[in-house]
Amino acid sequence: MLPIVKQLMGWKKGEQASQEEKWYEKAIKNLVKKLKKTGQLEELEKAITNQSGTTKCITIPRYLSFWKLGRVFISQGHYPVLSLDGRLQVSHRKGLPHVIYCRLWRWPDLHSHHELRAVNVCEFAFQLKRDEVCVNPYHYQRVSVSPPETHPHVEIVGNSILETPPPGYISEDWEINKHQINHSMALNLQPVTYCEPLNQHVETSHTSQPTLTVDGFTDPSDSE
Amino acid sequence: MLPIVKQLMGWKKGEQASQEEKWYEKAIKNLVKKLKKTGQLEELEKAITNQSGTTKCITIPRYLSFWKLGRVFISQGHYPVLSLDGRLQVSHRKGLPHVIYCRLWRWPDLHSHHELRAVNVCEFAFQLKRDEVCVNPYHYQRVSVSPPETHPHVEIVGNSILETPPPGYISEDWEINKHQINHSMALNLQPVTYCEPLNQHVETSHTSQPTLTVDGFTDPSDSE
DNA sequence: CTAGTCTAGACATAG
DNA sequence: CTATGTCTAGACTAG
Ligand SMILES: [Zn+2]
Ligand SMILES: [Zn+2]
Repeated sequence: MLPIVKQLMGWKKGEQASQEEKWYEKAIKNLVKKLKKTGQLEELEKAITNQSGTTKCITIPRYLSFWKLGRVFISQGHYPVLSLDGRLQVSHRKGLPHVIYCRLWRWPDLHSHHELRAVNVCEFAFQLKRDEVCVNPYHYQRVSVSPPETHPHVEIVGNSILETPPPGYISEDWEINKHQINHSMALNLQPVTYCEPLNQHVETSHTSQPTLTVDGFTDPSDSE
Repeated sequence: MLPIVKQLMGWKKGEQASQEEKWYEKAIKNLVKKLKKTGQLEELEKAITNQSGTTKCITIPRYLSFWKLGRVFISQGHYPVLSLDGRLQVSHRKGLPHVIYCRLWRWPDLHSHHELRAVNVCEFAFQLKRDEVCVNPYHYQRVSVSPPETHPHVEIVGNSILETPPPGYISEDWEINKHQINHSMALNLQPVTYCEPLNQHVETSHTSQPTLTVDGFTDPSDSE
């Protein structure tokens, strides 16, 4: 096992025993692997060992990278179903990444993401719904659950998916689609494009372009 | 548990006991679920209960449906890595689907897919590498392993991916890309399009189109 | 919404 | 190279 994992494990808050310990070790291993790729491991070590909020954002991808270019999805059912809830899975358990790592290094009794609020300097806070999520435990504050306060952060409305449709794809229909997506998804923006061909069963080849539908609405310009 | 699963389980070959039994039950459940969607369940019941090779092909998708339209892939490493080996996973075990169901209903001691050859009438034999795979156990014959014979089947060279690039996407570059794909993948056609932007690191938004590279070759027309 | 299960695809690694 | 096993995001499902 990597010494850095051992070291970071030493800063874990809460009881030192049980099955939990093993699971958190895997959670750290998972994180370390990702941060190594992006060269952010040193910043994590700095944040944890100094317990310092003056560290930079430490981010992991919110979802698989190919979603960033927009994914064409053929619905298998009657309507497109979307998950992409941002949960991380470690071993057989799922949870929101910032919650997992805040629980690990700061508040073992943390109940849910509602108890977390990002500090102002955090550019990739979970709530911002950007392509990357900050998991720096010192970029979050614990707050009491009940009152629906106004957020210090402004929601980033345009994300990279809505800003950059797949090049050349959809083209002039994009504006319509975007509105339909924004309408149907309301405030719960999901960075995915659904394009559901009418014809979805076993077909090995066809030359005509499938009719595009987004979120159940058929694009009226199918006679193009 | 569904009666049809129970019924099909009754036709299982081999020992009636042990852990295997439970796993094969799950394998049947998995298959039944898929065939219900496509209306092929009756044909399976007919094939199994009559032990008849005169039944039609019974197919399941080889891979997730969104691959059929071509997937844009952002490599996380230095080059694209491709799996898509066609294996089915049931519970925690993986195997080739036609092998699994042939073992279940015909030859419990079947060693590998090398021992299987599709009958001539089978249009979706595993070896054809089409989008759907036939899992009708009576569409396969068991053969001895050693001699490298000529196949009765001709490989289908064009598959739906190579025939239908993502509409509007890549367009005039497609011919070039297709050749590069065919060249690089030789006879081991894989129905996937790789498009690797030069710029792959954490980027939240950019307006310029990424330069396309396929299989390591940079598209020279990036100054468009 | 929250919380769980299942598995294809990604990855790792042995032969 | 093929074969085989592990891990998990996304798909699905149920309360
Ligand atoms: Zn941050
Ligand atoms: Zn067949």
